[in-house]
Amino acid sequence: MLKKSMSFSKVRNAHKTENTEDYLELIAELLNSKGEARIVDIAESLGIAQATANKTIQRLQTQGFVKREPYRSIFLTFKGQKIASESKKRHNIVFNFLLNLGLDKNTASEDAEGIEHHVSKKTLRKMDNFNSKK
Amino acid sequence: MLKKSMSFSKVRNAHKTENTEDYLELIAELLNSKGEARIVDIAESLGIAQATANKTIQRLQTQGFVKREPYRSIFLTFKGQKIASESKKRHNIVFNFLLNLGLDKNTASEDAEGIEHHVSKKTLRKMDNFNSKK
DNA sequence: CAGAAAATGTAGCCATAGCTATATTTATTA
DNA sequence: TAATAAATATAGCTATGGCTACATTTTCTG
Ligand SMILES: [Mn+2]
Ligand SMILES: [Mn+2]
Ligand SMILES: [Mn+2]
Ligand SMILES: [Mn+2]
Repeated sequence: MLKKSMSFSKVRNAHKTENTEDYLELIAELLNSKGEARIVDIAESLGIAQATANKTIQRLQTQGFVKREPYRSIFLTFKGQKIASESKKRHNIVFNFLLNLGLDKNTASEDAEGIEHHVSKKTLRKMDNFNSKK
Repeated sequence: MLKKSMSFSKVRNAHKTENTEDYLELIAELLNSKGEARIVDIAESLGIAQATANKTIQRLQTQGFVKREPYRSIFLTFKGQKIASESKKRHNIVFNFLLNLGLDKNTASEDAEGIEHHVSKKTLRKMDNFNSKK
């Protein structure tokens, strides 16, 4: 049996990356739907202040997930795209799983946004199987 | 349909309380199994430095979840007990649900530790039903 | 095209949760 | 019981992600 502390440290680890994942997934969506991802739209979608979005985008830029010129909209690097598409795939599996469990769209949507970051590959596979059999 | 930002703000909200929930649940376990909850054991169980555990316990104390005398072990207030027992109940439902989904104990244990904080009452009920029918 | 509005950026604040190093207190044991 | 070990506490640092207020730049519009 694994050490108890392992579970907690995995959760802490997930929390380090989840904001990044949500940002990148969202930027990809905005690029897809509107052709560009702007700070205003990111802030509005996440329900946070524009200054907060701007600061986080700065971090994502220095970490190489995102590119931008001053006062211009935001684009994903290759590294950023990869995480965005993986996150989107995972998000959809979790969302559909919750629907298949019998939940309404709103609840499935809300819960998926948090659960997605704490689902291991094994669990994701079980959810995907469950979705297929429904 | 709900606003997209609602999901994100609920997740942010969950993250404000989840460390508290894990601490209180753990303290209850330690009180139950060892008769007392000490900083060393909390730090060891969570896999963090003792100084970090001590600081968080200070916050829990000022927030009224926990009582302690200097250099002595930690006890739950009534407010703290309530959250501990609710958290434990919820944790067990999620853990058993993952087992019933077909996961091994280690994976179920690891994923439950994160997922538990992002499961609404509605979703929890669905999981509980699923457990009953298995 | 000038002025107003909108978007972006910066500064400075707060809270949380990590860490290491060190001080203090309590507990063990020789 | 005195010395040592263990546990607790404190100080000071980092990183993250919130916020408001304000500065700057871009965009819109009359
Ligand atoms: Mn999410
Ligand atoms: Mn997502
Ligand atoms: Mn947990
Ligand atoms: Mn989480």
